[in-house]
Amino acid sequence: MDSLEQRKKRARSVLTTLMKRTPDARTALRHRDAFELLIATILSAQCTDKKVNEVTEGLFERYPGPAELASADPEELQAILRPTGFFRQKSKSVQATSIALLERFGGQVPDTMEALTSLPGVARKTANVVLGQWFGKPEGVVVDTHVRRLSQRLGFTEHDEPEKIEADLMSLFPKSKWIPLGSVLILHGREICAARKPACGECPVADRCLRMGVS
DNA sequence: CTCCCGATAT
DNA sequence: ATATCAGGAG
Repeated sequence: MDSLEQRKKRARSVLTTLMKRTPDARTALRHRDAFELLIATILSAQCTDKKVNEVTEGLFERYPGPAELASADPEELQAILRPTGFFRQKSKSVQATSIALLERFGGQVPDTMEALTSLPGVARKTANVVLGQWFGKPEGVVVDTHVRRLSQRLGFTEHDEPEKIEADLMSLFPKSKWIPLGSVLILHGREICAARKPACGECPVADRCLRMGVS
């Protein structure tokens, strides 16, 4: 049986190879400050980052900050967010989070997991994005649909629940790698290891993939 | 567990 | 036609 140390070594070699291809991987969500990143990440649920960027451009022009978003007309806000899907839920989350920022955090985005996940529409994944990509203070690993899929294909986890996958990744990788780990897996998942049609011929870690030989 | 939900690729 | 896209709440 593989020991934990062996699995760590193997996992870290995979990340090293992937980082060699995309050393500058980071969020593709367009943002100028923590607030814009937080809102963009809330909107990114089950939606491509490309579509989110198209929407946030107009969104932040119309509502530059939490104060403007907090007092926005719900129907007008929904119309702007519609292309991202789940637009009623997202409108509520975005507006309620803006109000919570004003009422409880002086209009500033907090920099702890506990505070971030207390915001409506913000759970561990969104909090991890903001903590890692803006504050550089990771308290965990971003686990989205790409990270889940690649973690399974690359043998980093056997679980299906994001919380358990995150725990596995946190035990396999040192904290110093948690930020690039999420960014690199997501970029690799988008560009090469796609859900439907993975380009295994172009994959630098195909030799270390559990999926090797499958379709 | 179900529901939220539009846009795009296959 | 269907799967998938930087998930979260009830």
